[in-house]
Amino acid sequence: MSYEKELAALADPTRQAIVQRLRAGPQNVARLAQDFPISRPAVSQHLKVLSDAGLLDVTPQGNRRLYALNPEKMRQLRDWMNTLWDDALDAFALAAKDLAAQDLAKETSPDD
Amino acid sequence: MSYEKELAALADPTRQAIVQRLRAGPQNVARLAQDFPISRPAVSQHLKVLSDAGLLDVTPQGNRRLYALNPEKMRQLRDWMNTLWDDALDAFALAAKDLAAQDLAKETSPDD
DNA sequence: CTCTTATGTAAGCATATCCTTACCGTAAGT
DNA sequence: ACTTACGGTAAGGATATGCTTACATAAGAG
Repeated sequence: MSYEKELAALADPTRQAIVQRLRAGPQNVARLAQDFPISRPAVSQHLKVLSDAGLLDVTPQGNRRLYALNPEKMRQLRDWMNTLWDDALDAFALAAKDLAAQDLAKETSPDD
Repeated sequence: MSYEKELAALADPTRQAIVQRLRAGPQNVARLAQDFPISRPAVSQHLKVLSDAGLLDVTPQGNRRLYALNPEKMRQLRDWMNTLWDDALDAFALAAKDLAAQDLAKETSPDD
């Protein structure tokens, strides 16, 4: 199990910028669209992708819809990243680059 | 500045799986390809994307090429994620959902 | 009720992505 | 040398993605 949908949502540069933008606080669509060189519907579509990935919460506010980061989902993603690349990685990388090479060599020439 | 290329590289499910797979240690292409339902060239192409993003190191080993995670790049990405979604996010999310809504309301009806 | 504002969605197009097969070069084994 | 294993790359096709314009709906203002 991994965060395929979430990562895919964050892969697009515009959507990354939207997330960065929303760090300053919730915002409605028209206002967000002002900050980007693309049309308002395009922003709307990006927001849908982010929402479907669970990265954003939507709060209808009368006429408007307020989009905000979902902190719980953010924490999940961050934790996943942290466990994926934990500190053991260092030790591994230093040693394994040589050792695994030797292991591989052995496979084709089993001398035991 | 953000990690557009790196995130895009991690967006693909196969590439995510490759990264997971490489946590166990460096590996050559043919061996990696055995673990996936796609052709060996397809894996090769994915490895290129990951390498171009700086996520993988390549070590020629005679006939073979050993692919390994780049721990430095991993740490950079992890740190970026952590700062992007730091603890302040919590407090923000709790308070801002209401406050920003009020701010927005004020904009259209400036009563000062 | 009518007009404006805010937003989602459908249609259509251009480009990117991911896959396959075919091919080429290089290293190793005999 | 000949043959086999390893792996990068090109060509081409199917599908996904991101954008635009046009349209539909809902809420607020007069």
